[in-house]
Amino acid sequence: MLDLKLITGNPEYVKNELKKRNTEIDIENILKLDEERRKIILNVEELKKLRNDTSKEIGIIKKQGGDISEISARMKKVSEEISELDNMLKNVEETLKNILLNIPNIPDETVPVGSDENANVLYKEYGHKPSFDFEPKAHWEIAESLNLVDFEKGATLAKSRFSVYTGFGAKLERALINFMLDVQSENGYKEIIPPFLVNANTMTGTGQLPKFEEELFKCERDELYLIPTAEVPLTNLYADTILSEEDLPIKVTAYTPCFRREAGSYGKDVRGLIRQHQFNKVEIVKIAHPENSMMELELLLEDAEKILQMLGLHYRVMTLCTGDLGFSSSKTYDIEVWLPGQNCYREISSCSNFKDFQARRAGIKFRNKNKKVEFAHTLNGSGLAVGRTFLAILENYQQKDGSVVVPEALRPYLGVDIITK
RNA sequence: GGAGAGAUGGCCGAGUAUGGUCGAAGGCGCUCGCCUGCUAAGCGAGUGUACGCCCAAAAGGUGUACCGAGGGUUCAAAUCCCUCUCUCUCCGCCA
Repeated sequence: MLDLKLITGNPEYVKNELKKRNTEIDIENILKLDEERRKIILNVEELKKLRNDTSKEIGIIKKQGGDISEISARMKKVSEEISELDNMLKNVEETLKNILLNIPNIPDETVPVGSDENANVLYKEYGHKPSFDFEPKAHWEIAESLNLVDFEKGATLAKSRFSVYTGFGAKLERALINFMLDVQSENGYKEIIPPFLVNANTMTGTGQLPKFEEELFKCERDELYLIPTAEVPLTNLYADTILSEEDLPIKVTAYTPCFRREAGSYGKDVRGLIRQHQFNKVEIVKIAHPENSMMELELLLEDAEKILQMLGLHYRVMTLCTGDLGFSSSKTYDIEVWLPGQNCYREISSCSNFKDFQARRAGIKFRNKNKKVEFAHTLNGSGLAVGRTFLAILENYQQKDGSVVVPEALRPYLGVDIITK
């Protein structure tokens, strides 16, 4: 959520910044509503003061045995007026809040301006594309021939875009989860196991609601949503909290399954593990001081990169342009891993600085040097998407004979050097 | 799922029977100052958040709201009534 005062104070600036990300907002309407809001507050608070003062007088008069019928009748009218104004205020504030909750974040000034993903800018690269003396296969072929994943059973048990990991497939997935958690723990993130179901308030805190309800699996009966990422419970761990400055940055990590409806992506990535309704992810989250959140983003990116480096996977990092930025993010780096079986790079991690956008929604604050309360900055990144790491290993470490070599760093976790039939 | 108890400031805890002078006693903690070889103890002062208004602005001042959440009664609600949520205890069921 943007600061209302920022919008009313610099309407042109906000309008232009949002235009960069293809968002038009009705500033006039916001200004009008805010003015109305303040007018009502002024009015109703004056009446409340009158009522408070008079009520005290009534108490005194009554004690002295005086007559209060006339004055209390007068106050009854005042009270009616107050409740009318209170209702008006509530309406205006609700309308305003709904508008604000649907406005995306302002891009950081270092974010390249562009309308879509084609304008994303290469930030850095690691390693090289591996060369093969045979035609590398797509991971779904490898997974099926080695009996690592049963795609049909996933569809049978649930529906399409669900799959079943079997045998060494399941073991490899678990090995990756443990490996990632260990590395991120070493990187200074405190390990957390959060709920996988959260309520609407929590979803609103990080920006999934109200705008992206369509993307979420919901348990109607219990008014709970399956988390689409551990970012949601991890960040909201600090909702409605005033932290002390010394606590910052807070660093937490969690492995969770993630659930996404993938509404509107019919026909996209239908084969393999790329786009699933349920996938595993190790997430890293930071609550940072506003003064160094940009530096923290760089460090967080490095923490995510480290996993790929240790696994010996080639990747590149893209700075997302304004038009490709997620709703809540002010700046995002996507890490894209090389997939030789598909001859392309695919996103395996997304590292973002949300600045005070989520903090304002969720009420994540800290007390600064001057003892003033200030919104903290929130950041997160995948460290990494486990399913996509799994498939990247299959495609990058496949051998001519159909087997898959296990990256060195993973061997202690898996117990074998090579996965064969 | 059944029965009961409870939810008050950073924490503990009074206030709720008899509605008004209660943003809320007292204690602890914390901050600042004093005192003191050091520490402890002691003494003094301060110590919530949000929003509005005043102020060029910071500081500050002032007003409103907030005693789990929402609604109701009343001139007036921490206090009375209703609904909900959460916590605890006991019983049942269960990984």
